[in-house]
Amino acid sequence: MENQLIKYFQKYLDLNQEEIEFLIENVPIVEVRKEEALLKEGELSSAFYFVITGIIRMFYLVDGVEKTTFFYEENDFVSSYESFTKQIPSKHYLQAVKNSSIAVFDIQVVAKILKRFPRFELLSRIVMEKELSIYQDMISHFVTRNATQRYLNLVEHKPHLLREIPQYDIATYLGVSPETLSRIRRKIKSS
Amino acid sequence: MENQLIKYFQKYLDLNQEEIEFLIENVPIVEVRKEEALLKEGELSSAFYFVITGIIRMFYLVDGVEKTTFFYEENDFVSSYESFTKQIPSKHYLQAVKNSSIAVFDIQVVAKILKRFPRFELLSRIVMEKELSIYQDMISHFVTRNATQRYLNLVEHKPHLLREIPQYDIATYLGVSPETLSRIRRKIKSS
DNA sequence: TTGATTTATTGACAATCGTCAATGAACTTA
DNA sequence: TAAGTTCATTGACGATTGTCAATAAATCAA
Repeated sequence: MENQLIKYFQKYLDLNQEEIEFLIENVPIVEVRKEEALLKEGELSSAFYFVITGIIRMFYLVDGVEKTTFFYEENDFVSSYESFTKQIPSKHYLQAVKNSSIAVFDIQVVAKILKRFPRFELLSRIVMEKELSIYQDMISHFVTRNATQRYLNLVEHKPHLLREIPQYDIATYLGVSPETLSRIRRKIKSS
Repeated sequence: MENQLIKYFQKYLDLNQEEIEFLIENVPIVEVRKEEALLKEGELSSAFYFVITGIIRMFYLVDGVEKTTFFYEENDFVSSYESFTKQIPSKHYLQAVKNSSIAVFDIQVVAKILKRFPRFELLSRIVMEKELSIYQDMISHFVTRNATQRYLNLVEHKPHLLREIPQYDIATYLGVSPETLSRIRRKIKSS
């Protein structure tokens, strides 16, 4: 399992033995059970994560209702950037949708990695560029498409999420209520 | 004007003379007139930008209507990440809201900078972390707040944008029609 | 300053969406 | 299997929003 992370990194950088060993020693893999939290509102984020298997959901708690903003899957990096980089209390929760295997990059470890192996900066740049591209796309979807179109986009590009995640979480992720999503689905079927 | 970019970088990295000269020589400052485009839909993004003065608007063209997704201001980096990093046609436009002074980081120049001064990777990481934090926040606003709340947030945090930008662009940025924003404003006044 | 153009507001109406409550379906657990 | 729990669907209704058209206000250019 560990080497899935290494494998991912190797796509962009030819790691040497020293680097690989350092990663294996300093980046633990933890098993997170369904519903378990990696980060809660108000906590300082002390790490970012890499999803080896499973799904991590990011959400906000608004008036007692969980509003999902993102699903992180296999080979995705997960971070509450504001809390992690500024070391301020997190506004969101990170929670496992199902039992997941997660690589934990502690903030101290990250500093050590970057100090000892500066070329890892390249990796973080690549990872972040990817993420920025995804977020820009996501924001554009909110501004340019209605809920039905956003749902159809999900059906087309991430059908597995629809199988693994309760519909009420998909609904808030699309920015609508669960009832509205249910009606959107009915309308699509009948057309 | 050039040294505003240098000054920004100096906040994070103590640049030496060689680095400063390299930047001055290789990162031109261009004057962009109001309404002028830095990037159009369908084009390959060959550069990213740094706003020295002015405002750059990012938008999509949907059924003939411009849907704004972002306003970049002084000291902001501007990039269509997908087009720039993957070198594929851009989905969005980048256009000056008013006459602006823009530093242009050509893709070739960026490669040269990073090769010659690897510690600039650190800078790109810091810039991107900031941006990711902003985008995460923005997505959360779409999911957790209604249009009125998003408008009030703008009034509180970016009042200058409301003075400089036509209301119909603010409207699509908030994800509503210009008429709806007008009514939101009336409602707020009367309360 | 005046006229032309652009931008913002308002009204009317239809479409969409959120909320609350009830029902039905699916999944758990004993 | 049966009962309990969670999740998805549906109906009713009110609130919000989009659209189209008209008007008012603001901006720009001659």
